[in-house]
Amino acid sequence: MYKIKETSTNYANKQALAEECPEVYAANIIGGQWALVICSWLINGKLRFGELKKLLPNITERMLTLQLRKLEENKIVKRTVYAEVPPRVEYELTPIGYELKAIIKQLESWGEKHKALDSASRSKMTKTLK
Amino acid sequence: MYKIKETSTNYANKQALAEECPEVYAANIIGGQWALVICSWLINGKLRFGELKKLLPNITERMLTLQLRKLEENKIVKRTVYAEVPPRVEYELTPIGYELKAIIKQLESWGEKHKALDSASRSKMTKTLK
DNA sequence: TACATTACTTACATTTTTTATAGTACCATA
DNA sequence: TATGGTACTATAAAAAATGTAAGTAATGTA
Repeated sequence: MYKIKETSTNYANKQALAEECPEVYAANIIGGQWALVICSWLINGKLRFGELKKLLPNITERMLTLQLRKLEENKIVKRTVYAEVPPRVEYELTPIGYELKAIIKQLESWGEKHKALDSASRSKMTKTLK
Repeated sequence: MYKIKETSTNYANKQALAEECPEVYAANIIGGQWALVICSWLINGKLRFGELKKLLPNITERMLTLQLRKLEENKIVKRTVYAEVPPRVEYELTPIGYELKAIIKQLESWGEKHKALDSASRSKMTKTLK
């Protein structure tokens, strides 16, 4: 875990922006390197820590933990611990977390579109440069 | 301007994720500290560098430049320089940039909703703790 | 008793992002 | 000749985010 410095300009700026702009507030919540992918997977149903890890082969356990904790703090995911050995912990989206579905879908289709545009312009450039 | 290190694990992870998940690809594009606010303002029409600066009182000129450059590279904004003295530079959304409008709106309303939930639960907590 | 399993934690290092501060070029006007 | 306005750069430093590597606890099974 790490602490952010509440006296920094960065912190002040983030707070101010988040207060004024709900878009930014929202973006801060879903904006870690892995947060969106985690949510995407969880949209399909609950998953255990280890299952998520397998689905995201390059994530480190530390990062997965951190992101899940942040999502939990922000009430995007719910964490359920079963008192077993070895431990079993399940993660699932909360109602408000599940409501990200529409946003994720839109981001997806916008992303696809942008990617297409981008590769189109790149191949045009290649042609031009020949 | 700053350079990212293309040999880092972080870079590799970002690339891989962006390839596989268009949501993440999209999130990377609109995901700088100030990118979304800038876009929100530009949705209402073109703005000059100095106007943007006034609208975002706490941004440094360097940050504004960096974010605009990134948005420009990603074809979200179009930059027009007028050959005058003192210089005049206008920024406006491209068509694909303008298509972020729907996403921003959704983020906004999700953000509002989340914020309401959050303050509700906090006041509940306060009551409980009394 | 030793080992495997699971979901972590901890200490530390590196990379990336953001901020701070002080310039620059250009020319019109005072 | 000095000043002012505009849109920037350059450089350094601070802060935040991510990654690396090595633990830990608990207990059922070999």
